[in-house]
Amino acid sequence: MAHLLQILVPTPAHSNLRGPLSYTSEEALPQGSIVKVPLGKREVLGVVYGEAQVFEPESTQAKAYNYKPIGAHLEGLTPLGADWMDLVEFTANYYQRSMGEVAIAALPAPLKTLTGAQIQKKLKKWQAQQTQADQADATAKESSSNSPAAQVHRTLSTEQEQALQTIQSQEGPFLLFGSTGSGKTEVYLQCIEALLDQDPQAQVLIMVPEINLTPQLEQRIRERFRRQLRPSAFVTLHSELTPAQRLNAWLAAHFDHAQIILGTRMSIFASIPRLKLIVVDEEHDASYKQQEGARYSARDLAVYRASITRSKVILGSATPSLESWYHTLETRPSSIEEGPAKSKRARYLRIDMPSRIGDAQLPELNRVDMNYQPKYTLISEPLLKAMREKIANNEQVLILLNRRGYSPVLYCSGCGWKSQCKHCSAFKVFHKADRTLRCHHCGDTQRVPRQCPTCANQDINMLGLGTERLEETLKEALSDLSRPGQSGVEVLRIDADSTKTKDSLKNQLERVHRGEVDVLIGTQMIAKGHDFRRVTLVAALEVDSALFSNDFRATERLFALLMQAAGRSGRDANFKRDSAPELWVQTFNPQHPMFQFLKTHDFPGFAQSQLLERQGANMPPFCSQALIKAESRTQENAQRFLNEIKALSHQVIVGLVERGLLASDEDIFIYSPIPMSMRKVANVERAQLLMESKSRKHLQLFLAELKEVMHTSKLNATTVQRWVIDIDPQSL
DNA sequence: AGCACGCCGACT
DNA sequence: GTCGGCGTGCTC
Repeated sequence: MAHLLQILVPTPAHSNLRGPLSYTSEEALPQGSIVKVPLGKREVLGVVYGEAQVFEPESTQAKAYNYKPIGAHLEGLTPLGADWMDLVEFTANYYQRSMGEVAIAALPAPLKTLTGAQIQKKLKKWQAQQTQADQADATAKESSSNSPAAQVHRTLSTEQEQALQTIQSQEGPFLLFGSTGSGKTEVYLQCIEALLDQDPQAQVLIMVPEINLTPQLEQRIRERFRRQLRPSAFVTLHSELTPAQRLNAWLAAHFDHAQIILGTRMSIFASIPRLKLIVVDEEHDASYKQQEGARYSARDLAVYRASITRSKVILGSATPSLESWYHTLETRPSSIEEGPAKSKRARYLRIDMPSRIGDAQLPELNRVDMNYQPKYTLISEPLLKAMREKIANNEQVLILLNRRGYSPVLYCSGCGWKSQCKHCSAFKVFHKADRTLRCHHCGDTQRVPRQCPTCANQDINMLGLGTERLEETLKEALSDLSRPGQSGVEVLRIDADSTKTKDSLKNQLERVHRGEVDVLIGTQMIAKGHDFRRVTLVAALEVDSALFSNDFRATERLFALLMQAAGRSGRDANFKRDSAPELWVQTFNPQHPMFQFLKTHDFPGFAQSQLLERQGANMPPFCSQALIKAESRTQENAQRFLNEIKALSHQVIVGLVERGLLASDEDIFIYSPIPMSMRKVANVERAQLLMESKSRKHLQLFLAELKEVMHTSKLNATTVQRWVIDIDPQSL
């Protein structure tokens, strides 16, 4: 008997084919079955959605559509679970994409590119390998059981012990708020250990912002569970794997051979049938937000996935996102319009681990008021002096400067010419190493001019400081210094320019770890994750722009960065040093309230002050936002398109109010189109339209309706090259 | 999104 | 006379 199947196929949300498509099939395949289906001239991957219906060829539907039969059924793959389907559906609805797009994007590439027959072959091979691995595992286990019981008893701090107990006895979600060095990782590992003891079949997902920044975590997990798990029970899942590796890891999770899956944001969509625990490490990190396609937040989806699978979820951070922090407040400040604060039960359970392990100290903050330094000072005297002391003491110094190149702008004092990029609303950056002017946005590169291009003035000035120049300046300023047992002072710069070649980042980091480097200069990439044990001084330069940015999250991000950077220093409690660790900041605004909280390492205080500010200005997390971004040849066209959307939005809102779906037309607020902060990139003008609502539900309802109306109405989208919708944008 | 069809400019 | 630009339209 023939059946009709609903199949999710990779079609975008704004095409005519949004929902699942129907195909005929002899077999009534269950939901989650993976198939190949014809779509136009090509064959695409599809996932069966819902229950099969009996096919009635005489029905009007069947006559209208002339349903095609499915192609290959990938029988070797067990169907994807109901919870996976639920996650896909939720994601598609919440982020305004089609289910098919989300579902297929979540599956490993070889399933898409290979033919059905090729996949079946690969699966057979994989299964054979798996049997081999099992045998290898068995022998490994045997030999390890012969060796003396190496059950290491790790002593936990009281805080860690309590954290563990709370996680085991409560439901969560948990926000593990632990300062750097407080041993959060150990808590995760103990949770996993206990879970696997209790349920040897359980699967765990651990998410990290970027896998290459935490190679030591991978090692640590592998070592740790060597005895408890088969060696092949640990896999990593991230975008740097080859397609074949990714397929293997995906299959391992899908067939529940893999019990610990360590991955980046994409791993939230892995098929993990026996999922029992999700850990989101550094939950505040911006890389959890996908920036193309369905712009999902893997952290938010982790919380959702945990709720539908009844798994526990631990969000960990020393500087949680204000959203997560807000969810831990017992009585969340309610909006001003709503009147007095209502008492609400906290959504997340917060677990505090304020102490650092051992006697590792938190650094002391030193602010250098650049208003009192000579004009154009790059590195102030007091900072330089402090650095020299540390180096002479055989300690390491880390300097953060978030700007690559030698000088961010060239400037002619004669006519006022600046090194503006012709294609972008940005300046070209002077790179001394290869004597070029480079645009960091479109990549356009030219030789650095010997004289001013407009007035031929020979006297071209450099404005501002980049990492290259900092490196040069410091090498010079420290050239007279030598440290015990070494010849000169070793200064190393790590940024995107110095790490272009394969393994160069790894090699440079190893040099730092081996202690060959006295001064490490770098962009944000060195602030994350790395454990530089002998660092006792961390300095951040040029931080002021973040304090007065148009993006209301800039201060939050800077605070997190500085706290994280501070955490790099003084980590090694055993390292004998004569002086306390120090955090230095050069700023023109030393009075900024943020520094008060930084000085006392007071994240709760900072969060509280930020939340009050956000509440007063009615910003997230006190409202939900969506951003529509448009790209066009001209700014005018981009904005015209967004203005059409704005007009359409008002119609939609009125309609929703009339239908009683929205309480009032003030439920949703539509701003006016404005140029994006990077207004032009590679000759493309960009504009954005912000929409917000007190109610996340209402905003979602509105957006779904707007999408529908945009689809049916003839929106003049031809003047616009591209447009995207970003739900919960993390930068404005 | 792909991929086709389809109608107007510079090349063998 | 053909190759190829990307505008419009369709895919169960």
